[in-house]
Amino acid sequence: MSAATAHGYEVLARADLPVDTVDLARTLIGKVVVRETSDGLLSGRIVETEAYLVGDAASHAYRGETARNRVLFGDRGYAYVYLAYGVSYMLNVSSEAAGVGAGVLVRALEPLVGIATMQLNRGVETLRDLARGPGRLAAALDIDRRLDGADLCRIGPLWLARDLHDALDIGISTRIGLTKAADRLLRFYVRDNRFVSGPKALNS
DNA sequence: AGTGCGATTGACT
DNA sequence: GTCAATCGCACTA
Repeated sequence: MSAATAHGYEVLARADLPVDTVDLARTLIGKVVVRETSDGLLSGRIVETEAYLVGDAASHAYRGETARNRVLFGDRGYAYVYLAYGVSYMLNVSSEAAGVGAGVLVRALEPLVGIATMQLNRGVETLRDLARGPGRLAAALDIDRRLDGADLCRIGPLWLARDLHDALDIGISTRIGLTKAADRLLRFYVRDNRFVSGPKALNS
């Protein structure tokens, strides 16, 4: 039996996702986010992620389960979407076993399919700026709280797909924009990739 | 019921 | 480089 495919993409099975949050953050680099909307198909390759661990003061799950973060406490491979600074939505992938609160923030994409629609969604033309940064990424793909809880291992409005490209040079750095636990090396990115966010010093 | 604060972004000096 | 916008949420009382 072969895995389900759509639009030329093969959906990632939950068994393909590492349970461990750091392993998942690394594994997601190079995978593809697929967004299906009434305006058509949008997709992009993940070039930057951050892990938010159990016992991590910077994690939304740190103070226990609430109505907002409940997805982080479910099984791995589901979308946790929240609004940051009252301005930007953030896309996360839940990790670890059910009952354990942790996840991976998807911080940047290399746009692949539906670039014209992403330009409209963002109000910006520049390819490099369409999904460089978590808030921009969510805006480009028209992601908001309606997609909170979406199963990313099932073909639908939002899912994860394999990518043909392998052997990416992955760098590690501190996470961006934190006031707590800011020293931990939990950010993963494709080295010297122009679609990665953050200061130059952290990207090579 | 009131308060303080961000896993950011875009505009501006 | 600096800084304000903006609002849902968690915490205090």
